[in-house]
Amino acid sequence: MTSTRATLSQVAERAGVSLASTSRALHGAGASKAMVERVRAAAAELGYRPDAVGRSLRMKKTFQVAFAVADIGNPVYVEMMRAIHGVLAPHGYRVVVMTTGDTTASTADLVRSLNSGFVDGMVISPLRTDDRLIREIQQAPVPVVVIGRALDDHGISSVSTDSAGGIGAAVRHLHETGRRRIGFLNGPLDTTPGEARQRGFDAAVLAGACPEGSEAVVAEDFTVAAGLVAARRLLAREGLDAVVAANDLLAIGAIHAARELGLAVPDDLAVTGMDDTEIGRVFCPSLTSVSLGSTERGRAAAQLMLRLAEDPEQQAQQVAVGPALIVRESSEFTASDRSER
Amino acid sequence: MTSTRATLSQVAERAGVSLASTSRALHGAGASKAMVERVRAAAAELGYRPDAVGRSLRMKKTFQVAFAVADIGNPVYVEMMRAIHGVLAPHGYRVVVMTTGDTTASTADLVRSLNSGFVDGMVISPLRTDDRLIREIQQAPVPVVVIGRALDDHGISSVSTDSAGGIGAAVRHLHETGRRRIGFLNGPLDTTPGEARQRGFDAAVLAGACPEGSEAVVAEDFTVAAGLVAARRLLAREGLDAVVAANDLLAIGAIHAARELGLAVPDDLAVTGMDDTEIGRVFCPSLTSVSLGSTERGRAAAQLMLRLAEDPEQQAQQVAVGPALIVRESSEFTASDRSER
DNA sequence: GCAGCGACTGGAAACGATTCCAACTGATGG
DNA sequence: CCATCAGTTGGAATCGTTTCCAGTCGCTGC
Repeated sequence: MTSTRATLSQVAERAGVSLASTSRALHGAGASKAMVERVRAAAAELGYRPDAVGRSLRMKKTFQVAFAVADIGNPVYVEMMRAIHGVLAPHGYRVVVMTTGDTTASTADLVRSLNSGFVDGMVISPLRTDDRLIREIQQAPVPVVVIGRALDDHGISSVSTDSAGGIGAAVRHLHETGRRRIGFLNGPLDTTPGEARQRGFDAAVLAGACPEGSEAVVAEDFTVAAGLVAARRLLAREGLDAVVAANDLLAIGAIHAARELGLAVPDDLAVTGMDDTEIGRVFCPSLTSVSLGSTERGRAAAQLMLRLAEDPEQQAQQVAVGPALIVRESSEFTASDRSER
Repeated sequence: MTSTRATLSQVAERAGVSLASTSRALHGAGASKAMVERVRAAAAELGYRPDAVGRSLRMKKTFQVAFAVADIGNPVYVEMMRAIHGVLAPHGYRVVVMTTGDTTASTADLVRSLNSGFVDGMVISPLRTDDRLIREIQQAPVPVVVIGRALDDHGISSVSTDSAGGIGAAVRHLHETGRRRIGFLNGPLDTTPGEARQRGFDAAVLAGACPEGSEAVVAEDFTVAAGLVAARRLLAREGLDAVVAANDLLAIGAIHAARELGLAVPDDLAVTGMDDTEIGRVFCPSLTSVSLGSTERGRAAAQLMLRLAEDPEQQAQQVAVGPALIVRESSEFTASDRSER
């Protein structure tokens, strides 16, 4: 459990050469063949591995990147993290997970903590944004990439998606497949996604995608439990034949609420989600969902980060990932189903 | 995007005192009231934050702990990670996520990489174990806590659970509720969980929990897709009235296969899973599952780690977390259901 | 009045690596 | 035969922090 690590000077001593030569020999440049061989041998005998901390101090580079979100258990963030790790690890970067906390203040504090210099950059997906947070990001001593909201105007690198447009696509899909009265089940409006999705729904309604009216409720949280509670309220309204939920978990809550009322999904009620999560894919019925490309966004953010970390003079850059509607059972119906109504 | 960070010597200069005093004043011990005030003021003016790397080098402590698993997207590991982060973060430790790769060789390499000294310890949950891996863990320069298999005899700290016993509990539950012919849907047998769960099933059968016989198949992986494929094979056997799956994802695959055959769950076929994941809890029907206490195991591992990190002389220690059967819809049936058969 | 003591302070040495710079080695070319 | 030069090498500085070790200062108690 406790072997002791060899240092570079021990390798140097064993090889009988100077510290400087040892470093060069191991690192590659500017050493004779004989020297390299000799040092390599000594290093191997001692089982030498360079110390990450010493090296970081000297090189002013930690080879670590932080990934910060409100809740590392959220499937969407998990997917992003996996993608980010997948991109960064092969380049020798480690990923440090951090939580932003619920408020913009705690998020801003987290960004400020970058002043401790423990990472070369941070990928962050804040639930909410405010001026102080933006300022902290701009003043951060290392590059920060924001996932979730386009911040081009502030000179901040970001990876965004069009979740408003995604909701619009879901509403149009329901309209086109014959649904007439659509309910919207959203999460908290004071979050970036909640606000955008509401905007998307309102726009779709204005555009006439709900000929026979619409209803909207707001759940306390983006979870199944909160979705169930809010969906009960929503389904109490008369004549809804479809529910657009702001994410997959809320959609599943809605399906549970529908079952309680004896409504069949999708025959009596179509339901769509958003985020295209595993949980929705395997659900029964499988869930129609708007993919916001979590994996793709994570990957894009990581690639941006990589560029910024390798070359700090890089300009801030923005990437947009488009939404994609994936139709599955929860919003399908056969012609016969429809005609029975 | 690029403000420059202040160093301790800049603070010292600004305060007009020595480096040593500055450090002491900020860190607390052995400085006069006046000194503390003076230095604090200078530090505040400069927005000083101590450099994590410099401090790590000197203190030989990184305040980082690695969490290593084969797949950071797996819900069970996500739950563990959340718990670990929850315990460690309040104590000032950062969590670095790493992947072990599929093989014991790559896992052992990862453990060996601890020689680079970038973390104060590692919590690892290897899918498979072999002698080399155990040796590497024993020789690691920092404490390692293993989640998944009791390794007391090797002087390694571990957090284990009794998944064999958990399978036994599931089988007995099905037996007691009237099921007579039980199928077992397992994952790869060359993994630690696969092996243990098979052992648990075989033992239960031997103990007479399947009066009218049993069947077992092995899926290629612990996933829904693999579970579906394997469950089709399993359900082709005659007269099964229950399936015990080695985890929740396989169980959901089994339910899909049952649906294909027109079998109702739980009326025609009871299904149980393992791990008590969110996905199983919200599934329809909600999934009876054996909880192995992922959160609890993660928390226990983190607490162990904390002790070991604070005091390297600590003895290796083992913790066992018991399984708990959580009965939900997928294995319920009413008396009437049964009598109809 | 002075020895002794305790509370503070500053200089300097770590920690482990990389890299600048000067010095040394042969070899080459004039 | 000597000046030059490329190729290597070692000494020393550096990154930012903590902490050991003297040294200073002002008090107290005799």
